[in-house]
Amino acid sequence: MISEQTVFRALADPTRRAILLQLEDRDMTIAEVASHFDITRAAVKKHLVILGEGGLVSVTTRGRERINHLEPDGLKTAADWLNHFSRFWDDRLRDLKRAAEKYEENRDD
Amino acid sequence: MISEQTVFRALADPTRRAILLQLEDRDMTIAEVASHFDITRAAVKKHLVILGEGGLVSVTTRGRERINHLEPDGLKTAADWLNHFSRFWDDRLRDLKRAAEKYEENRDD
DNA sequence: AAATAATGATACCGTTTGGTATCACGAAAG
DNA sequence: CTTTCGTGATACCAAACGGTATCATTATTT
Repeated sequence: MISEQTVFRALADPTRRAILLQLEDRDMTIAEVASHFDITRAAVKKHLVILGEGGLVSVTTRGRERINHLEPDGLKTAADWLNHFSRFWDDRLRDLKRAAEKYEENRDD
Repeated sequence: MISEQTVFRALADPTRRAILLQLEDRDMTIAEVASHFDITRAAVKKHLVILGEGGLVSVTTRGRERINHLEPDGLKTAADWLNHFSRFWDDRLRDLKRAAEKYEENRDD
């Protein structure tokens, strides 16, 4: 199951977040992903497993290759949790907008 | 400094995310926060330090008490990173909307 | 001034984490 | 069929993590 926890856990590591950005451009085999980092293929594999547990990456087999795809659903899970707080910065934006309008009304040009 | 890493690191623990939800309702002392969890005050303090490093919580001193406040700026940092992918689910939403409109156009009522 | 209440600081402990090295396995190419 | 290429799996290691226990510090209360 894809819990909120597995998603945030997956996002906690900088290498894993970088992998997600890589997979945004195109699907990649494990070796391809690993070529962008200075760690072993085995380490990358582990990261991909954790990303998979978070529902952030899916895998399809093609011959002896394993193609990794970005899976945005999990990302949405985390985004939803964070956007639960969005009223804070949205409010500030709205206040700023209102202040700017007030300024436009009252300035003497 | 508040790096992307310190934010995601702070969000990776379920207790810390729960603390953020608590502080959304009202500001709290450390003891108050701790009263909602089954761990020691010292453990809660550690979590609050990590949340502080992520810029998610700020502290003001009032006498011998330390009031902890939710600080949404750090949350926005994480939200921004995630919303960088939002075109994926936004696209899907837009496609769904378009499909619904097409259905409205062509159905014979 | 003494007692108490809220917090800070440190040392310590078991588990998890991110990493490597190594070997086993299935698919494809010669 | 043998080789080799991409991968899976396991054991192992140092460091980080989440937690407790304990003691020091500071502010209030009586």
